[in-house]
Amino acid sequence: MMSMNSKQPFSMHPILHEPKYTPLHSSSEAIRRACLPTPSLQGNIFAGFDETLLQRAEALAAVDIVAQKSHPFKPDATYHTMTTMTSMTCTPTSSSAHLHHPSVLTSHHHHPAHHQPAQGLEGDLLDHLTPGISLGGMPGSDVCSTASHTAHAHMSAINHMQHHHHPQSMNMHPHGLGSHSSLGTSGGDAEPDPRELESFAERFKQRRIKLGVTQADVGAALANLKIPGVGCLSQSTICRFESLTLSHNNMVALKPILEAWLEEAERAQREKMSKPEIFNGGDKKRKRTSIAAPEKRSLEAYFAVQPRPSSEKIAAIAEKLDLKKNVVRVWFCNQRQKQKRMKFSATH
DNA sequence: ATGCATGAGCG
DNA sequence: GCTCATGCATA
Repeated sequence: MMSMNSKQPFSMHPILHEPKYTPLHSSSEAIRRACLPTPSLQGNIFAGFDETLLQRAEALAAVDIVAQKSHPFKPDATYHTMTTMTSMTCTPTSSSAHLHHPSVLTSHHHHPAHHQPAQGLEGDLLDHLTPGISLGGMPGSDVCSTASHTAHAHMSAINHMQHHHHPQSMNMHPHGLGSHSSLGTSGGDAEPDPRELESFAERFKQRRIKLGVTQADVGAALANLKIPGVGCLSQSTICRFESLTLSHNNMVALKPILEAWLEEAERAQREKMSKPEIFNGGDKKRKRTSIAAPEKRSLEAYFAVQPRPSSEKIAAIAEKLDLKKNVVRVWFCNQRQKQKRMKFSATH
């Protein structure tokens, strides 16, 4: 056989690459990162000093990281059921094709600007690092070429998000008051209210568990809802939704969808919930790069100094840590993303 | 539950 | 190039 895929337990494959899908971009993020250390070190004039500085930064950042990484937050819920695999809501005989049409969602889009407030030392910080070196393990030792991830499924969720701000850095949009009138339980409209999302996420999890459905089941079952533009979602996403580790926009967009599923599932359950399913399949494996602790630590140190290193710096860092440049680049992207993640009600 | 990755859309 | 939504693989 070729290198096809047949992933999902069900016979659904989210291979839908539409020309364009409308992600949930939105949200005006402007003043998001408020706590960037940006140590104002200076002596980058001396090449010899750079190393010292770097080490200092690393050590400093390391300490800082350890200290704050202990438990910045913990989505930890009160429940931790094993959630066995008792999917029933999702029709085993999944149709097949799912249409996701990327329409909808046309709200404004996003972020206006990035700015590199103060980057002074990082420039030289890495400047002394082998700038034009050859690549350590490049095309040959591709760690992640083991997989044949042919395609991805990217569907967007429909939803109209309004304008909301960043709940994390400066949550100050407690929804003025009872504005919206469409607050039903299935309207499909959502309000950018963190509080509501939070409680919904929790209720959702409880009810989902009651139904004896796993997160993966939910994700797969979404396709059966036949909601235009909505296909299935992964266990990861469902998990993140429940633990509120998604961006606010994402949460808002997914809420109506999951809400719809929940109702449908509960309806189906009382009607009849005895469906044996058989699924199997599986070929295709993607290799996940694993960055070792020491390297990770260095990356964190660099990140503390400069969250947005230039391509050259990334290359330098990659070289120094003996990682592939792309791995480093992606790491920084993910780190930034994490930094921005919603996590409101931090101290509520 | 989370780390690393892909890819669309936008500068 | 980045952000953002999302996923696969894995601890």
